Amino acid sequence: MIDLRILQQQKAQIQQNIDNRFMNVSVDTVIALQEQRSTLIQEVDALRKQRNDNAKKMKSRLSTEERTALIEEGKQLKRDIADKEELLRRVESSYLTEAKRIPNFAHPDAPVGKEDKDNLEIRTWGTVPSFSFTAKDHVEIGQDLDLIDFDTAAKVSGAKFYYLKNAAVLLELALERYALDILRTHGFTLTITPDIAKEEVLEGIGFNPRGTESNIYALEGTGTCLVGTAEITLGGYHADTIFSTDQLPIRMAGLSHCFRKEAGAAGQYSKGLYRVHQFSKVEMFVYALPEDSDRIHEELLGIEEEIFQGLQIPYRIVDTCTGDLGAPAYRKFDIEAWMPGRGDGGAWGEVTSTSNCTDYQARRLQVRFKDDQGAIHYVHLLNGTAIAVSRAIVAILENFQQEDGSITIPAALQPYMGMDRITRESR
RNA sequence: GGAGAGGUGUCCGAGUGGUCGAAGGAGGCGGUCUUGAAAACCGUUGAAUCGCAAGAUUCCGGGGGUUCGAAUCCCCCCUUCUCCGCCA
Repeated sequence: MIDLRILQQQKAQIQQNIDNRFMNVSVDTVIALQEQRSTLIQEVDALRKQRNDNAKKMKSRLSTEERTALIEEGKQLKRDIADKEELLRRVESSYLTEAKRIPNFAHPDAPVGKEDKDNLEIRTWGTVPSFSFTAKDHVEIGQDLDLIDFDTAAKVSGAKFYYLKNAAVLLELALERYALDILRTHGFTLTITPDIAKEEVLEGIGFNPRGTESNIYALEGTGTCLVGTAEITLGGYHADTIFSTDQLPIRMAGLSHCFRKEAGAAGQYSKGLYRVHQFSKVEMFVYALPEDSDRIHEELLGIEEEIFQGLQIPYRIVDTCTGDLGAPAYRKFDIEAWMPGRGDGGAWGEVTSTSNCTDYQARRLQVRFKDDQGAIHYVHLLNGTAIAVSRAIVAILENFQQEDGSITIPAALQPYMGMDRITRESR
């Protein structure tokens, strides 16, 4: 949520930002509700004051008539307050519902555009491999080497699930450990998080836990959901906290499963492991002072690059356009790895994403800090993918495939894998 | 899952339905004293909302209820601890 106290003064700017993001929210509507709410609060407060004053009068010794009169007055006040409060509740509720839909501001340098083709390529790294044979996609490779079994998973769990088998299991664990070791050198506190979180935490981070368009699995009757990312549990970790400046920044890394409904996502760009209902991910999360957040955002991107450079996977970086940012993000950088089996003859596919959400999530989660003057402000929250394992596996299998059908393992992973090559025999 | 005991401010901890945003400690901050420090003493020390402001309202795990008035009484839920059961 943005700071609602600036709605009136910065109305035009906020509405412009909403339009740049191609969202449908009316600032005027929110302001009208805000004014109604303010009036009602003043009225309720005035009535409550009358009630308190009335009650105070009865602390002393009184005649029966006086006391009876006061009690009658108190009863009437009680009814008036209840009525007014009910009205306030309704206005407040629609005010917040509407206000929460206002997206975060966007970084002035974020490209303005509607969809992912408007994203701005910042740089590329590595060399896109050229094969002297016909490259296979990871689905075919996974089948040939008996590494991934989609068919059995479809029978047991449904479409878009998978069994990892044989060396693919070791590959998953190797990637997790590889990423965690790098994060440790960057001062991150390592965690393995719960895979379930309460709806209020989901909402604080900016996810919509309910509704048909939601990408989140809700657990019926529990008020909880399967997490779509450890960003949720890492952001909830310090909810309702007031830090001192010397405690910040706090860098946390979380390994979790991620569950996503992905309703309606189909087509060749979503095939195989690329878009699935469950995968493992190591996520970075930082609680930062506002003045540090842009710098730390670059830092997170740097760590993501370090991880993919270590894996020797060619990639490009894009600066995400306003229409593709998502409500909480102020700025977002994606790493898109080269995937030779994607599309027709290979394509870039998103493997990481790092966002600076400034104070947007912190306001809902009540994560604050006290500055040296004793004033309280919201912290800035940032997140970034260290490794989304399923997509990293796509990139590795497709980029390191050999003519004989085997897969070479990037040097950085070999110690974790205990092998330098996956073959039909050594799987 | 069953039985019992708790959940109060930064922390510990008291609290009779009205005088309680809340005793008393500890810690923090400021001051007196001191060459400096410690000790002692004095003062101060939560957050949110509405309001131009003065100020007002709200918050004692969360949510309901009783009452003119609730930290205090009742109900539900969450959570922590102890014991029993079950279990990887």
